[in-house]
Amino acid sequence: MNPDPGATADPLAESPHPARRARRGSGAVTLHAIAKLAGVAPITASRALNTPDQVSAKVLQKVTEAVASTGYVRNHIAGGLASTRSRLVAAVVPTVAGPVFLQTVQALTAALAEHGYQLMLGQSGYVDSREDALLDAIIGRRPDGIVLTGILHSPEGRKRLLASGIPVVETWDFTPTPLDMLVGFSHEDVGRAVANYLVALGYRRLALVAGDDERSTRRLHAFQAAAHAAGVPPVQVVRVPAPTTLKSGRSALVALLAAAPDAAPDAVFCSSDLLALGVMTEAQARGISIPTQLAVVGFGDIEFAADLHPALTTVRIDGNAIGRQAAQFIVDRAEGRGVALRAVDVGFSIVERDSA
Amino acid sequence: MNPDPGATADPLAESPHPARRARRGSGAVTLHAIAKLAGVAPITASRALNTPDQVSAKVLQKVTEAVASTGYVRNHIAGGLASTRSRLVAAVVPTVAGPVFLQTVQALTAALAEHGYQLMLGQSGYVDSREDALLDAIIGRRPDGIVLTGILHSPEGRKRLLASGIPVVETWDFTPTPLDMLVGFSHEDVGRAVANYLVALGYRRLALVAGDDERSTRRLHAFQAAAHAAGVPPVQVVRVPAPTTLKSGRSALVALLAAAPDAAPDAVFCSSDLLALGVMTEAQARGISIPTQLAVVGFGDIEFAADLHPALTTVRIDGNAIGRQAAQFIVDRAEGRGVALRAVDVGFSIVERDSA
DNA sequence: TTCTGAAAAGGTAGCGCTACCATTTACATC
DNA sequence: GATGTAAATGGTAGCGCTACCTTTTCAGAA
Repeated sequence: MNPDPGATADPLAESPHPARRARRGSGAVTLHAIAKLAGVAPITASRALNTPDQVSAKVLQKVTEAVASTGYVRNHIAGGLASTRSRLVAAVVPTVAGPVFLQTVQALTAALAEHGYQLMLGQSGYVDSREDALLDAIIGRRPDGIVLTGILHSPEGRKRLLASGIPVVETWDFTPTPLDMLVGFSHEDVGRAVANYLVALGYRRLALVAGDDERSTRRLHAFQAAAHAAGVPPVQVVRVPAPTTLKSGRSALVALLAAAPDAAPDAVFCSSDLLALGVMTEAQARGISIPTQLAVVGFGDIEFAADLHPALTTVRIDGNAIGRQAAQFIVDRAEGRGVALRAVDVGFSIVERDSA
Repeated sequence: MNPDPGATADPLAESPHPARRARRGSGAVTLHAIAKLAGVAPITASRALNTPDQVSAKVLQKVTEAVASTGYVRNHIAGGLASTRSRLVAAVVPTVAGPVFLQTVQALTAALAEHGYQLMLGQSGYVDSREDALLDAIIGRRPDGIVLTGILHSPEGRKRLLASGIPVVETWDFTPTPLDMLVGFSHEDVGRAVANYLVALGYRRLALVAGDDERSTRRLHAFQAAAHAAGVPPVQVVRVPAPTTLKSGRSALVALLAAAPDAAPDAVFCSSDLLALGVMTEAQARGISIPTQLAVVGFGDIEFAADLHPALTTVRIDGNAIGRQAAQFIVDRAEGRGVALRAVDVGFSIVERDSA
């Protein structure tokens, strides 16, 4: 550590009796030390900590005391190697900076913690290139499960995941071809439902502001199809780059207004609440009244959607439920319990408030 | 070495000497297999992967080929046990659901990934009780570093952390008594600066809406002191529970207005941008014009602050820089490089926009 | 050629824990 | 008391990797 021996002794006899220093290990208290202190075998101490009901009260107490007196903290790294169970779960999100998956990550973290698992976070970004490296980094840690939020782009990545044999839960979507387990909802259904909802309210000149990611695109297509089926004029569409922002919401409305000065839309479905807030902000800045002149529907039911003025009508996804269910899937698998059903549709709901 | 003679000899003698099935291990490709394939010793294969420049080009190529052909992924759990370096870094946040620390977590995750480290996420919640359990869970994974965002409540927890010997970076604050390393800024300075800024703009009836967490309190006190020093009337204060929300911002403004119907404040400093958005929303709903009738200053410079209407004047903290610097500190420590300075003040700035 | 010394490769021995069995003890039953 | 069964405990042997050291290789120098 300190390269300079300091003001101590004779620089000649630096090492009194030679070599063989064997500086290894962390120096921390080990389970063996606990066992010795408690007067039991290491394996018994291990059981006292992991499966206390398999151990006599006397032993349990002695071990507990030894732990308390030494401040021992078990080494999960070693335990994980021996048991091939790391009690680590990886979550992959495009980015934590966006508000979309936060609830899911939070619920996931909390639910896993309750079962003694810890979450590892990986950001795939919106570029494919880093994804493979990320996957390697994750698999290298031998997590007991992987939760994917947002799409996994590369087929190569899918192959590696499958080959690793690690349980995988895909979330926030409902594909017919899941990798392994699945917790989500149908984006097509959302698009359809919102279109029908707006048409039922009497809106005719529908518009759509959508991020350029794959899920938004699927909502978009379903929305268009449903609108068409309802006999409404073609839907005006503005695409914005993902991740979506308030700013792109504002410019989207500008674009919408500029594109059809004669026939401005009377309702717009935004692919995120932030986008919707942007549209509302721009509308307010231009004196466009909501919902009288323009109805706005968001997606996500962000925490503050209900408290906006006007309160935002939006599509609510229960991100908490997704996180909890994903955790349940993985814990069940890890504990060797068979998972009866491997796909859960958490559905969605249109929360009717004041903006549409 | 290999208990099973392979496809070579006599199929009769399937198990030359009996039982001993030892069904253990993951069954995945190991480094030993790679080494055998490449025709080198395991330790050499290890070097080829970890320190490629210590190995001849020929060996490197053979190992690389073996890895590619088998789909080998190194086992960091085993490596971590042997080297006492897990290449895991833990981050503790009150909750990931709030927008405050997200940028920091994102930058941290990204910066760590570049160096081959992975982030473990822990949520301390806003209750002390779970903190100790969380700390145990974290220390048990033997991370190479711990990044704390938001305060660590219990003294017991501080003691455990210290005892673990794991490098710790505290962030988003600048205390005179850091646990270990520190990246942040002075909340007192922020409070002072904003008060002086508002007074300089000519506002006299100052108000403050603050979360009931410790940092907000320190900003509050400094704000009050500076306002007092500037000879301005006493600051009207509304406390709201942490985590702060848009909704509490709205009710805070209601409370502010009700408390002094005769002398409504002309400027309000909010302890988060979300709170500020709430105040602005309520003001808009009541036809109070911003900043003419009421100036609003936020804290955090949330991503969309600039795009609100009116654009929000706020205090900008470089959460990215905090995350990057924290990662740097920890990586430096982990690689054995001495960290010259152990505390970095990233400062803050008041971003003047239209709301004040 | 022999010697030198660095670079490259290998051997050995764990890291701290738990799976897998074998053994011992406790206690009810015959 | 002998016996059987279950509960509690212990011994052994790794999990897959790397630290630490020794040995080999192979330039270039003497």
